[in-house]
Amino acid sequence: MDEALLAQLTSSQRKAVLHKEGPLLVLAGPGSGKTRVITCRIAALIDSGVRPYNICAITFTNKAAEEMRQRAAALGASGGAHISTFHSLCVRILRRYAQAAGMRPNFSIYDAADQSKCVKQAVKDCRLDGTNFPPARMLDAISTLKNKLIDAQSFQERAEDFFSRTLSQVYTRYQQILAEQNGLDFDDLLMKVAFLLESDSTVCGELANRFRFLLIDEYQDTNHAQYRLAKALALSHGNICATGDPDQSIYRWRGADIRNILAFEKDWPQAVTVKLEENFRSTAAILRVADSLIARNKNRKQKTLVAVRTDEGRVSVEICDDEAAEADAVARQVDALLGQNVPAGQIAVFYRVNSMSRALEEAFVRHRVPYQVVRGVEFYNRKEIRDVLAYLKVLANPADEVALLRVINTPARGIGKVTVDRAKAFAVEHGLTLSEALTQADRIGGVSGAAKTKLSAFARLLDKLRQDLVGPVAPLAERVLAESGLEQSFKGTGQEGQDALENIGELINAAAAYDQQTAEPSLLDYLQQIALFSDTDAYEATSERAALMTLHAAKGLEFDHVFVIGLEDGLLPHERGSGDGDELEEERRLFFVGVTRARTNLYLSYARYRTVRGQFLRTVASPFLFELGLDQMVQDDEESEDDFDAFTEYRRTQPSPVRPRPAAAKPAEPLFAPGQLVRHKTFGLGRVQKFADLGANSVVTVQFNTGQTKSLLLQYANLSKV
DNA sequence: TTATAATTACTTTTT
DNA sequence: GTAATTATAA
Repeated sequence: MDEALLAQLTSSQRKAVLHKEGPLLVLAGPGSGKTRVITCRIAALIDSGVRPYNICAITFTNKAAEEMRQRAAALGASGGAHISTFHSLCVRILRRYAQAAGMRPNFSIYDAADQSKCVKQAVKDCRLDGTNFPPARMLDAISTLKNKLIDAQSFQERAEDFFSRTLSQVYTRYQQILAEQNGLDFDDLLMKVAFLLESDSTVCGELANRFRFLLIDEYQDTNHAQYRLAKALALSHGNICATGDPDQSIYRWRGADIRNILAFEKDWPQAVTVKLEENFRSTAAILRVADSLIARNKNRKQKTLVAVRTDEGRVSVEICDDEAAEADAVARQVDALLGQNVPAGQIAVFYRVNSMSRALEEAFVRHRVPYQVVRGVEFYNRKEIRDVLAYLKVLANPADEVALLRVINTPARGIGKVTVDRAKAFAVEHGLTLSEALTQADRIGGVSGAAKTKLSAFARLLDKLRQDLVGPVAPLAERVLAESGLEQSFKGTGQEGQDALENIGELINAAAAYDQQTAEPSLLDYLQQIALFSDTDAYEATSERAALMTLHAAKGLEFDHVFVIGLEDGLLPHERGSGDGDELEEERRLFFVGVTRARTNLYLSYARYRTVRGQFLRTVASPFLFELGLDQMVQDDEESEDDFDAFTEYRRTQPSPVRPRPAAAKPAEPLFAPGQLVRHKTFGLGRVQKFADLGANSVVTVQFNTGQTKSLLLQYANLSKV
């Protein structure tokens, strides 16, 4: 370990780096040099004789993993250490120990869309009404169960009330469907591995022996499955280092359990805890508001952010008329910064929901400000991309029926719904997968001769494509494009088809890049990797473009100039995340994460009116704005305000004047817009679906939380808005 | 079977 | 307001 490097660290950082054996908890505030500590720790371990091969570092995203690999390599700790996400690690383990886990290694990973198809099928198979048991709700519940490591069988044993028993049926059937198709969803990856480690001492022993030093970053956002998995891996040697910040836990809705980090010392009694409270990133002005904000959370351990930087930055609040004006103000301010030679890559705009990027993009285009929307998975959600990938998935995993059904008539080759249904029935009857059924199409009953020919032809196409599956992926994708007829079908369809082909070209480029970077490229590995891509993975840090992203995607990043827009009640905090106190605290942490990404200046804004689901509505300023303690700030900043005309200071004592509504405002809004939450004396809470404005005879259709939908006469219903 | 029209559901964050 | 599913006609 480089002495000079060690000398640069603070004493607590050094303590964390040099504590090599046994459990270690690093409670690291934002901007405390946590990443540096982890990479130095890896280097120090290797330096003291630990083989890189025995080190396993777990990060939150693939992007973070890649960065850590590079940083470690820069410290001379190159190669050999396993650095990846929990999910990627699980894929590797499941491929290696497929048999022990009771599966085949060429499994498909099902994303939200695939899951939705399967759960719909499951609901149908259980003969349930899709309206009373919405697939999305079922899927959510199943995911929660899996994150708690409750499998279908043990849930069945404990399901008592009607809803649970129904859910249990769907869960069981859903798992069957996945198993038949050799498919796993995201939660399965974790659950399977956790169970495997806990039940198979041979496998667990082998892996614990391989990964003798475990480092887990962003520990505050691990869920119960990840917690159990990590514990099982580290149990024998106790070399587990967890780093994180309870104040930055923002994935509770996804099963993250903040108690994992809070109880680390109980789980590992010999644990050494190191606190990193100094902040090297942000100016004092930013840390003051961040501190003031997060102090409002009741359920937290007291911690202060200690500023190391001595220069003053600026926090400002702009109040705009509507979202277009807000976007315009942001674009103008960014443009001004670019004029002051600030690199565009040092500017970021954060928002609560993805849909808010649209207004920003329009404004940025208008002002000719270079930008990138950090939304990597969007590309993989395009129809044509999903089509090509579905072909590849069927090739790698013939049992993957979701993928097969997607491509069987894409492009249209005369295989319609009826034919597909018959083929499915035939497969079920003979205990075959759909893929296998196609190879003996001529035996399928009730299908016309012409249809049989088409099915056989399709089966032969797959067979032909499958003949040469080994090796690089890009040539394979090209063959699929040409031989499936996709290319041909896009060629006659004008601009749209042209765009689609270009996108597919991009996909092939990406595959070629994978082929080059990977020692032993294989279709299976490629598919399993891209299934785990995240939005942040698409972020190009070196880019000369301003970054636009959600607050969630902002985790782990930092910029000189940070904009957080839409500081309105119901948006940030989001209305669906302000139910109970815990949810509100998570929204506050989310905003805290956004605020603490800023190095020098922070620009906050909100719009008095915002179009929400097509409705132009008056907004209310976010309560979080009042929690920043800006009173003080306004006084501090007042003298040097001159060059800052675009951003007016927010004053708590002086409520914003109510301006007349802009001309663009729509005529009077209906009393109850669809989507409005309402309360009824007997039916309780519900959401308005339809509102027929007929004066005194207006009819409101409300879906109540009990599941039933009622049409009520407004004058008698006595509904109150919530 | 396929293309178009009509209806209906879904609108938070994501590995 | 949009996307996706479903009904209908060609």
